[in-house]
Amino acid sequence: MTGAIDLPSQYTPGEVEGPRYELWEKAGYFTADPSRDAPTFSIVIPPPNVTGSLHIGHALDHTIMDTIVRRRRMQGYTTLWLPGMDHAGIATQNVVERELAKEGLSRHDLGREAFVERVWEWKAASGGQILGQMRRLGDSVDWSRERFTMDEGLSRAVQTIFKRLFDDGLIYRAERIINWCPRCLTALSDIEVDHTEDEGELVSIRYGEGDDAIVVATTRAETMLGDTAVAVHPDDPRYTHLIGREVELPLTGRRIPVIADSHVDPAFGTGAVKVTPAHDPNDFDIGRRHNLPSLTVLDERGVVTAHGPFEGLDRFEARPAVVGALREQGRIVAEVRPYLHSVGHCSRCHTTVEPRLSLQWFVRVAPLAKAAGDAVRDGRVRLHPPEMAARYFGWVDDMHDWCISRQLWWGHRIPVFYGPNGEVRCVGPDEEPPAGWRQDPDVLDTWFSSALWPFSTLGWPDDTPDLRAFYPTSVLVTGYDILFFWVARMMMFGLYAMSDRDPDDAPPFRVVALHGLVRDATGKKMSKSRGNTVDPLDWIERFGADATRFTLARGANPGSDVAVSDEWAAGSRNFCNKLWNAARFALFNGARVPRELPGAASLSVPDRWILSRLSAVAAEVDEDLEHFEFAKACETLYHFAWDEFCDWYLELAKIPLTSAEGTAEGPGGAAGGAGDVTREVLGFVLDHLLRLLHPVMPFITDELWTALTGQESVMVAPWPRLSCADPAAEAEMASVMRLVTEVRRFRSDQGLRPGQRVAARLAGIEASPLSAHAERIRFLARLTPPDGGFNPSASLEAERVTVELDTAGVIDIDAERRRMEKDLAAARREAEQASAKLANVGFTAKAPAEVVEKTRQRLAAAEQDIARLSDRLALLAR
RNA sequence: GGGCGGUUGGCGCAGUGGGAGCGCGCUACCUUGACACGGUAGAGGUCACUGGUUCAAUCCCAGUACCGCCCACCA
Repeated sequence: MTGAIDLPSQYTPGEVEGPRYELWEKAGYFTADPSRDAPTFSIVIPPPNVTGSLHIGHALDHTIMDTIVRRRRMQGYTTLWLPGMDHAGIATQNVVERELAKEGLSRHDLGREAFVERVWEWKAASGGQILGQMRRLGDSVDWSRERFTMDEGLSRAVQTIFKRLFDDGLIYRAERIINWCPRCLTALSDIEVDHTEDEGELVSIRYGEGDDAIVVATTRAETMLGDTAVAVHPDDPRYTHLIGREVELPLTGRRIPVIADSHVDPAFGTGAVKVTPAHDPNDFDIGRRHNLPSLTVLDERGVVTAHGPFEGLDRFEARPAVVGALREQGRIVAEVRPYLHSVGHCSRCHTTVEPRLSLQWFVRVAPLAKAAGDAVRDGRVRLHPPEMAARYFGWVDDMHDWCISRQLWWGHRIPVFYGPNGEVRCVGPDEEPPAGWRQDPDVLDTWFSSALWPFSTLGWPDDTPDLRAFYPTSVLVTGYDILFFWVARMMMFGLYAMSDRDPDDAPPFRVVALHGLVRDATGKKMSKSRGNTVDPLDWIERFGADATRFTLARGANPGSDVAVSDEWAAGSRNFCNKLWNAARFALFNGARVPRELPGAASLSVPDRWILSRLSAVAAEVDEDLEHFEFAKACETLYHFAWDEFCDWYLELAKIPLTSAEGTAEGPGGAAGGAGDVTREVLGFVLDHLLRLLHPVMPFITDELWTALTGQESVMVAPWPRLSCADPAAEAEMASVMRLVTEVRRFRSDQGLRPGQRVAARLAGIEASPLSAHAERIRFLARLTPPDGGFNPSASLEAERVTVELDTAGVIDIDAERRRMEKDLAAARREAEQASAKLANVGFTAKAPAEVVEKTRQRLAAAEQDIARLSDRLALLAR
């Protein structure tokens, strides 16, 4: 019985959570031992940025993973949840550069080596805040295996796979149009570019003179300085006469050809396009098809380099300047009109991205993406929910080559060296670069190392015990928003790196479980600018980690978004409190966990009922968790715990627990009797309920479970498997509950005053099958024996209650009549519906027999109601 | 432009070919010895619209409207 009696009447998460987590960690529960003889289960965490802190999206992600992992651990699997962080190249470099800027320094003032050193210092001092916050949430990750994408081992994995790809011809260097951030001065991949609908201007400009004149439309007039052609559609009759001729490019005096290319949409604008191969990806392709020269007119900062009056102007200054100059020459035709179009911005600093021709490294993704698609197509990797596969294929089947070089200093440096005669050599992790050769200055895209995460963290390229035990990982949990960014890339690299394995064991994970985004209470996306964000740490402070987790898990329907607000969290907090008090009650009354359940003969009907329900709930919750139906599992547990266990079973348990025989020896008395059986059933149900709740609500369940059982931790208790189904007890209890509810409703409908007890004669109850429950019914419905005063009576007929009332006394006759008329109308409607249905169903053989039977019963019940209510109304009329 | 999803009580969401559910909110009553972060009883919905399949449609099919998301080299 421990100190449970001292439990306060309200649960205070703050006092429980910290110490509990420490205890778990110290006990080594989180650490996976691959040498143990048990099936394995593994998850790698999507590594959060080293610069990041825990936001509500992580909280959802982590709650789901922790729930999965805790259940598996209880099921006896050797379970690994591997934590770590991403070095987040550009984000981290920006943070440190901003810090330097405060000291009036730039990274160039420090030089590369010192700058990188400085980033490491920053990481040691202020990086990785999120790790501490994960502890607050209760994440049962294996801290002994924590990894960082810039770790020694992970760097080796990066170099190994780079070299392999390079040697296989899957990495190449080429001059291409890439997304360029003129502020960060680096290339960006497509996914590092955010597109927004921006207001621009569509300018129509006349190129050439006289018969050769042709009008083009553009939103980027300044790039015309680099035009090397005008393109029209080959079948466009308006321009066939011009194809192959040259027109003069205004402001430059250069003559450029008019070419035919089917990329041009004749219906758009004038049907003629200026072609600037060095500053537009489409134009670059057109240029390649037609062997056009590429003329770069902007530098890496977006400043005009073309000789002439515009030289030195920023791109955004150059645009109006060019348009002004054209206007002076009378080259602007029609109005310059406002034009809404999609513009790319650097996802890190929001600077408008500039398509830029430059020499970069690329991964040839076609064969890798094919394999990544096939693994899902042939079922080696299952996506959950399966509808997401369409999105996945859409991405994987049409993937551009991946630009992996970044002009940054923080990251994995590209392991390619340049020799004296323009020789190029890729150097593997265990090789020495030739003396005097110069290494490529660029680093790799952060996603390159993230893509290796499921195996680099387990020791690859070495054949380690961890890799053997935990790869492929069991499940990957993540939001559907990064299905493409990250999941597709892990698939490509995992399958490639493990291509020597059995194909079934090559993918990085067997299942991808996708969840939605967290939204506010009205379903809007959370954003700082809207001010509708929820800070999970704030919730943990105010409501507790368990309530925070429960709120998120309860909303986590597969693949769909989760709407949350303080009210939901408060509801979960209340649930925690409910559990707390249920356990407090149980412990105070001497509940204990029996070695085995008392024999069926000594169990009461409520005992059998709650055990039957518990075992059904355990099966249901297990099934739901197996299929990532977290919301359903939470609902089931919530209602079982609150509605059935607390509202009915605990109330009923008060009878034996407080009866003379039960209390004779005080709480926890060792004597036999109904009270002791109840104590054991109570202990048994609470024990199992806490185990079932533990994966979602680890802290409070452990606190209560250890108090109840005196054992070490529910974390290492076995996951429940029960078979106590008892349909007879369930049916009998259903009758009791229905009867009690009827009587309560009667009390409420009559508006009986607080202290006023209903004195009801349960006519016929002794003779009915419910006679055994008379005391329970009296207790729950708060009936007292007839005393001759105000004396309505309830009679019980075949599980249906009819309440006979004495119309004298406190009853408001008019109100009563209105209520009855209403009920009568409802009963008539019901009868009408049921008989209509019988008419439909009754004469065909197509309807299942039980449907017909049920409908008959419905009709009979409704007709009884009608008769009863009609009688009552007639009575009232007198 | 292409693809996907949604439309169920005030709000957020479940759900099923055969009597509409949950949470929060709302109403009334209740300091009943676990809990007012509580208890009891209620009110509230023609399940977006139209047509089809069926004995029977909120559920299956087609179309319409509106909303949302993702992808795309929208000059």
